[in-house]
Amino acid sequence: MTTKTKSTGAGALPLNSILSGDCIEAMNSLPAASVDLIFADPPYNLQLKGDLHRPNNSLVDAVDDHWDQFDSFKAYDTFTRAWLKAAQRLLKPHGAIWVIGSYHNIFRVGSALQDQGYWILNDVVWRKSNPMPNFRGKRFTNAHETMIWASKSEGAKYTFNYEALKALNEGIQMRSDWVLPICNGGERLKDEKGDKAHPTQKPEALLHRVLVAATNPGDVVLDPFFGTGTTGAVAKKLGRDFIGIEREAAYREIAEKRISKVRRFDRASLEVTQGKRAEPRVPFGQVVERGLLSPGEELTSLNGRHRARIRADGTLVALDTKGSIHQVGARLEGAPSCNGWTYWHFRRDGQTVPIDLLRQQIRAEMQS
Amino acid sequence: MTTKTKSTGAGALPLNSILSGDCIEAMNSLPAASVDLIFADPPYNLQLKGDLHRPNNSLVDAVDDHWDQFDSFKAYDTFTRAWLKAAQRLLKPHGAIWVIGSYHNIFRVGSALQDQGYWILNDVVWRKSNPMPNFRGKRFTNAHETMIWASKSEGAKYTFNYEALKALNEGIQMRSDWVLPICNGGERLKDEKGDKAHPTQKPEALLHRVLVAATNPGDVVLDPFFGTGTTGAVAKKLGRDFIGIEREAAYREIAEKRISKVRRFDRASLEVTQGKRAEPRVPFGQVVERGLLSPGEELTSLNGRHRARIRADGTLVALDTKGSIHQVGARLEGAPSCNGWTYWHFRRDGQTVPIDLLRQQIRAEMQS
DNA sequence: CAGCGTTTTGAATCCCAGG
DNA sequence: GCCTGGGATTCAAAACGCT
Repeated sequence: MTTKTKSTGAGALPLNSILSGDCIEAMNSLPAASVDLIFADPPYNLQLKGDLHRPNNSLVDAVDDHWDQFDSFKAYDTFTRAWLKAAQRLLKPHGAIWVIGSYHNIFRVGSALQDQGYWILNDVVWRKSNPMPNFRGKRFTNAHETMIWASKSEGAKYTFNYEALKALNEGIQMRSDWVLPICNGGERLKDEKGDKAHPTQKPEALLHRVLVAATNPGDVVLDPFFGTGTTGAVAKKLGRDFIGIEREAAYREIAEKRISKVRRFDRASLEVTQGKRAEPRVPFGQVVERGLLSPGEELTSLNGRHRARIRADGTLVALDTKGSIHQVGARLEGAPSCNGWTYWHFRRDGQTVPIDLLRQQIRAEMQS
Repeated sequence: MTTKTKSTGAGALPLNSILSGDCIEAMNSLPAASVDLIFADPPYNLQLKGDLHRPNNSLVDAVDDHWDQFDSFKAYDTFTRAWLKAAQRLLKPHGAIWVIGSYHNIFRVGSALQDQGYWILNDVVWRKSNPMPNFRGKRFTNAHETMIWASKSEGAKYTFNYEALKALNEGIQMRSDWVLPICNGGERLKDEKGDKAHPTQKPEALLHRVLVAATNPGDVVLDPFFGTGTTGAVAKKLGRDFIGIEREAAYREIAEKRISKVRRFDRASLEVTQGKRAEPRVPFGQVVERGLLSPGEELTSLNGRHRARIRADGTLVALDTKGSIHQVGARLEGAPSCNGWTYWHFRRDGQTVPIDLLRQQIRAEMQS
């Protein structure tokens, strides 16, 4: 693994390495506003009572590790708010955070995020295709976990590769529920005895989707509960820089070895489908300027109920209102907003077609 | 709609009717420990248009106010904790609550539930098969809502018709993620102008699954945010009694009319698959008493590796252990537990059959 | 090796009636 | 309340093992 540093105003950033020790202290040792994305898989605070056996009498290997033990919700909240505060300081103004959890802890995390001024963008449900069943038949199969995606503050800009996710989802807008298998098979790391190296290793596919959605190549991704380093492995594959923090030396060692074997995807496959947002912006005035439509021509609304006349400056005039194609459409419809490109239509060859056709024509011309 | 009352120690219960006014006051007017299930679809818009009071009880004038974020969460929490407390008082000791919400409010609700001593049993994700797309392409399609299912307190018994839900799911235990379409089409209530009568009408299919899972016929279901009465309509169909609380007269009126048209399913179709736990217990001693097996006869284990001899009191003796059919089986297998009924076999007509066959025979006789 | 049946395992707040 | 003990309870995928 090549460790590089990025110098910032406040100090150097230990890129592509794993810090040891308490995650709050480690985060506080790093310069403020230096990280693009934080992915956090904190302890869930499972409050398991006795043993649980499967119907065949085998014992379920539960998460009873010391790091998941808290005395009370209050203790868990204190811990949560402390690390979330340190995380918030680290984020660049346009940075974002993802936190994963279950019903045991996610409500505490979500409330803390909101209280501390983070702005929730989505909650995303990981629907497990192969969850552990409920063995006693007393509840529903616990078949999902919840991730919260939040920007650093209300109104902050954030990275979202909409079109890339849409492409990942076969051309349909990506939903807030993702179906992915749990991590097992060859991907699941084992110790010398052949037992799982970490009780809660996350699948790389999950991190892949998160990082493709919410970062760009070259971004810095921090994981304060690094574990066996899934975040780092996927970040490296995707050409993102990572910083891991992990308390347990055993996990750090496994993660180091794991990530050193990872090879970065080639640059071409990292290029992500470009969204319409990245396409050149075309003012309606250009349509008029180019003579694709002429001042004085009449447009009709999608529903045929409204008409407006084009003016030379690319604005529209309707019965008692005037303004941009979007503004006039919105006012006529009594709607808060309106996409004028698809709302307004004109006649061509006896057909009624949206003016967006003309924008596409312009963009095609701009490409060549 | 036939309104009946159930008298309790503390007063009468206005069954199958809709109470007006503030839900907290209305709940406090009802007798404690009188309700089996509460289904709540609270407002989640943080600009609550007068529903909210600040901690000092001053009314929040929302719409045009610039809302300080902290103030708004605090006010929402105050409101949430107040109605949850009133709800908890109403629940019978073995009662339970379901609350539905989105990421705007569900973390507040979940934390409040935990803080007030409710015990979360599952979070259930309603995955919408036909969600509203995200028009701006800035986030993931908000394709789900979250329900929290909680018992009144830790360790409390609760109703869960496991087998019925498993049957609903084609023989596989029901998961925590439910795929259901949003409410539209003929089910969606419209006003005179043809607009939707209520902004967040829930699909009856959702309530159907909740009530089948968590109540039995004759149970009392309370909905403190009744709206257009989906909970009441489904409760009536399913032969449960309901109590609705709704402050808006217009919604009450629509709900009354809606529910009056609903017909209860016939009693037979309300019956639901029962688990084996519901069957009467039969001590193995009865098998011996009735002469279906005799003292001295030998039983063999399921895997054929172990043998035991029956004693007159219905206990077994094996090589170096004695006790109940379950205890001896468990010890011989070195297992934490063992179902002796399916473990031990005897010979009949040249076949090796489990002694459970004899229990079934006794149960059949008990029926007639 | 292919094919097929058996065993293993995964973030789990997992029983309850009767004495 | 507490303690005892009967006896009910699992899905999907990978790994393993046998023919």
